[in-house]
Amino acid sequence: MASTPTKRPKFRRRAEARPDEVLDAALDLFIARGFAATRVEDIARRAGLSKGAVYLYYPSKEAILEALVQRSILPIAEQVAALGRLETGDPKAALRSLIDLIGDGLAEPRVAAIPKIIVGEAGNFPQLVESYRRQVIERGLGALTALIRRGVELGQFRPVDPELAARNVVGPLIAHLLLARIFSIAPADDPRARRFLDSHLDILMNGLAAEGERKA
Amino acid sequence: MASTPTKRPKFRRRAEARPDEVLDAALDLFIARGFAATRVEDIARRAGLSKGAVYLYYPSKEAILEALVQRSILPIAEQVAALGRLETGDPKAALRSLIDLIGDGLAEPRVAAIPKIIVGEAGNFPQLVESYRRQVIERGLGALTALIRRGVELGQFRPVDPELAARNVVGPLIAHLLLARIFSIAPADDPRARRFLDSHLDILMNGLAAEGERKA
Amino acid sequence: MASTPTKRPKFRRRAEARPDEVLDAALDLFIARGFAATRVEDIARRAGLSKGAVYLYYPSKEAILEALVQRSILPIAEQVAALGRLETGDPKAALRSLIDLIGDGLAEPRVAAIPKIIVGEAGNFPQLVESYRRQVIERGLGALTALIRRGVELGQFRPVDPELAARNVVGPLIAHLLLARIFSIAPADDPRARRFLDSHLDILMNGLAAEGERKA
Amino acid sequence: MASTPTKRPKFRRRAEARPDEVLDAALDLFIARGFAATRVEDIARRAGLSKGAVYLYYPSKEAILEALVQRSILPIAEQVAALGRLETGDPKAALRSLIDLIGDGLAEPRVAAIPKIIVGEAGNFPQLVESYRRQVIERGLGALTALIRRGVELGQFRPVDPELAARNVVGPLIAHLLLARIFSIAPADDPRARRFLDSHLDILMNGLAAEGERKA
DNA sequence: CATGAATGAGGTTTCATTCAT
DNA sequence: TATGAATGAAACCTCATTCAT
Repeated sequence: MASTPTKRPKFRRRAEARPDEVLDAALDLFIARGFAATRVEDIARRAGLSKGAVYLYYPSKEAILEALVQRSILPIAEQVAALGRLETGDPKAALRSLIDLIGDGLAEPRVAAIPKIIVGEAGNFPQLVESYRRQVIERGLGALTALIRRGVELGQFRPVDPELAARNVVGPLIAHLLLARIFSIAPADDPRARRFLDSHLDILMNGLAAEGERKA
Repeated sequence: MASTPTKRPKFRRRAEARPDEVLDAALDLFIARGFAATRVEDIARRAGLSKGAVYLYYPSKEAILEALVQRSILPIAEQVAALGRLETGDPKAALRSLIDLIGDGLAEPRVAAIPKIIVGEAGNFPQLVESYRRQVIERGLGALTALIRRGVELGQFRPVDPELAARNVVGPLIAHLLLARIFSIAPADDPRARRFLDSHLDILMNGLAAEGERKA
Repeated sequence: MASTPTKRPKFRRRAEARPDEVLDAALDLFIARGFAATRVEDIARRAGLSKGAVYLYYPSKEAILEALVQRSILPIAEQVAALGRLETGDPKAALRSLIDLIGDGLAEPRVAAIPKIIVGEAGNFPQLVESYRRQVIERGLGALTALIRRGVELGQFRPVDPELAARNVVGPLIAHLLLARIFSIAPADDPRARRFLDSHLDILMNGLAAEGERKA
Repeated sequence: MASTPTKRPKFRRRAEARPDEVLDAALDLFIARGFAATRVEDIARRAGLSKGAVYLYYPSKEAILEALVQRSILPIAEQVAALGRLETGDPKAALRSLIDLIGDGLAEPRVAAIPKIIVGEAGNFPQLVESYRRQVIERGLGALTALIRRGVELGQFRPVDPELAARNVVGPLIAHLLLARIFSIAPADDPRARRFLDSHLDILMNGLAAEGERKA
C-alpha cells in the first residue's frame, strides 16, 4: 500500500483485512456519534473504500454493529478464562491481579467502547444486549463472585455477600470507563488513571479484609 | 376514557403542563430507543397531542433533548445544596445519608435516565455534556470530595486521596444505574437494590474508616 | 383547483381523491415503463404531489401495484355479475352482448392495462397473479363456459367443448388487447376496433352455430 | 461433477457456445423476473461464468436483451418463409398446417417467451418492439392474410375481411401463449393443449367455411 | 480470456419541519 | 391554539459497469 509511491490504486484486491478495517472505522464513528447518527458512507470513507464496498463485507449496517460486538467479545472471553485460573491462588492477590487486568482491558479503547455503544442501543437491539450479557457480564461477574466467595470462606475477607460485593468491585471501574472520557473527568492517558486504580484497590482491600488481615 | 369528561378533558385550555408532558414522553422514548431513533410523531402521540403542536412548545427535536436535560438538572442542584449542608455534620453519618440520598435519586427513573441518554448522545451534543458536567458532576463530586477530605482531616477516614475516593463512592452507584436495567442484573423494584446499597456502604465504610473507627 | 386563478397552492388539504390520483399516475407509468423501471418520484410528480406524500397513502411501491390491481378487479366483478344475468336469456344473443361488453371493457384503457402489467410482473408478485386469476379469469371464463354449454344443450351451438370454446371466444379479444397498442396494430380510437369485434363475432357465430341455426 | 472432466470441463477454450449460453440464461431469468429485476450477476451465474465475462460477449445488459430478440426472430423468419410456400396450395389445408405450425412454435418455450418479454418492456425499448413488429408480426400476419384472401377468392371461405380474420385466427393462440402459463390455465405439458388447438381449428373452419364447404 | 472486488449513480423509504386551515 | 397533509433532504441499499490481476 505505502510501498507504491506512484499513486493510490483505485482498486485494491483481496485485502483480507478489509472486514476488520470496516469494523474499526465503524467503531470509531459509533463511539463518536452513535449508531443511528453514523452514515454507512462515513464508515466507508474512514475505512478507505466506497459505500458499496462495505456491503460486500456486511449485508447491512446492523450487521456491522453485530460483528463489532462479536469481535469484542472474543478477547474478553479469554480474559475470563484467565480469571478462572486466578481462582486457585490466593484470593487477595487474585483480586489485585484481576483489577489490574480489568483496568488494562478497559484502558484499551477498542474494547472499552463496546459497552458504551450497547448501553446506547440497548432498546433497539435487544439480542445484542443479551449476547453481551451472557458472554461477558454473566461470566465475568460469576468468576469474580466465586473469587470473593473463596476469600470469605478462607477467612481473608469479611463475611460480605459475594454477589453484591462483586458489583462493588467492578462498579467504579465501569463507571470510570463510561463516564471518564465523556465528562472529561480524566483523559485517557492520564497518569491519574493508575492512581485511580490504586485508590480503588486500597479502599476495597481495606473494606473487604477481615480483622487480622488488614494492612496498616 | 372519553366518556369521563371529568378526568381527562378533550379540550384543555391553556394546559400549562403540556411542555412537561412532552418532555415526559420524549424521555420515555429516548430511553427506550435513543434520540435518533425516536420520531417526533411518537413523542407527540405519547404526549397526547399532534405532531405540529410539539413545535408550539419546542422549536426542534434537539431543543426537547436540551430541555429534558435542563429539567433534570434542577432537582439535582437542590440535592447538591443539601449535600453542602451535610458537610457541617459528622462525616461518617453524612456519607451514609449521602449514599442513601443518591440511592433514592437514582431510583427515580425520570432522573436516573438522563445520564444514560447523555452517554449515548455525548458525541452529537457536546454542549449538553458540558452543561451536565458543570452543573451536576462537578458540583456533586466536589461536595463529596470535600466531605471525604473533612473525614480524613478529622481522623475518621484513613488518609485516602479524597478526589479519587469520591469516585470510588459513586462509581458502583452509577454503574448499577447504567447497567442494571439494561443487562437485567436487577429488576427495577428488586428488594436487592436496597441490599446492594447496604453492601456498598458496608464495604466502603470499612475501607475508608481509620483504625480505631472501625465497626466490629 | 382551477377555480383559484391566483397561484397553485403549495398545500392541498384532505383531497379525498389523492389515493386514486396516485393509482392513476402509477398505472400510466407502469404501462409505459413497467413496474421496476418506474420511480416513485415519477409517480408522485405525475400525480401532482411530492415523493414523500405518496407514502402517506401507500406504504410501499409494491402496495401501489397491489391497490391498482384490486381497484381494477372491482368493476370487472360487476361485469361478471352482469354475465350471470345474461345466462338466462338466449345463448346466441347473450354471447353477442357479452362480446360487446368485453369489447367495451377492454376499450377502457385503465381496466385493460392491468392484465398487461400482471403479465410482466407475474414472476415477481405471484400473489397478484393468483388473486387476479381467482377473481377475474376464473369467474369470467366460468360464466362464459356455462353460457356456451347451455347453447350446446339447447341445440343452438354445435357440440363443441364449452371450456375450450370459451377460450376461442376471448382469445382474440385478449390478444388484441395485449398486442394492438404495443405493435401499433391499431390505435386506441381506431374505428377498425369496432370492425374487428364484428369480424370476430361473425366468424365465431358461424363457427359455433348448429346446422340449421346459421345465418346466410 | 467437477470430477468428471469429460462432461463439463472447467476450462473450456474458445467456447463458441458461450454467447448463446448467456442468452439462454438471460432468457430464463427475463421470463421469470422481467428485465429490470434480473441482475447481470444472476445471468452470469446461471450461464456458468463470471459477471465480468458476460461483458466480454455483450457490452451491456440491454445488448443481451437485443441479441435475445434477434436470435428468436431468425427461426420465425424461416417459418414465415415456409408460410409463403403454403400459399400456393389448398387454402383450407394450408390454414390447418399453419395453425399446427404456430402451435408447435408457441409450444417451444424459448421462442414463445420472447413476445411476453417484449410486451413487458415495450415502453422502455421501442426499437425492439419495432424490429419485432416488422420482422415477425407484420410478415406473419401478412402471409396469413394473403392465405385467407385466397381462400375467399377461391370461394372456400365466406367473404370475410382477410386482415381482421387473420387476427381471429392467431388471437386465441397468442392469448393462450401469453396467459396459459401465468394463470395456470393449462400446465405446459397438458394434453389439453392439443385439444385446444383442435377446438380452435374446428370452430375456425366452421366459421370461415363457405356454405357448401362445411364439414358435417 | 477470465475473475470478482470495487465503484458510484440512483432508487426506495424515512422523518424533521412547515404551513394552510 | 391545534392539526396533520405535505415537503424534501438525506439515509440505506442495489447493481450495472469497470479494471487490476
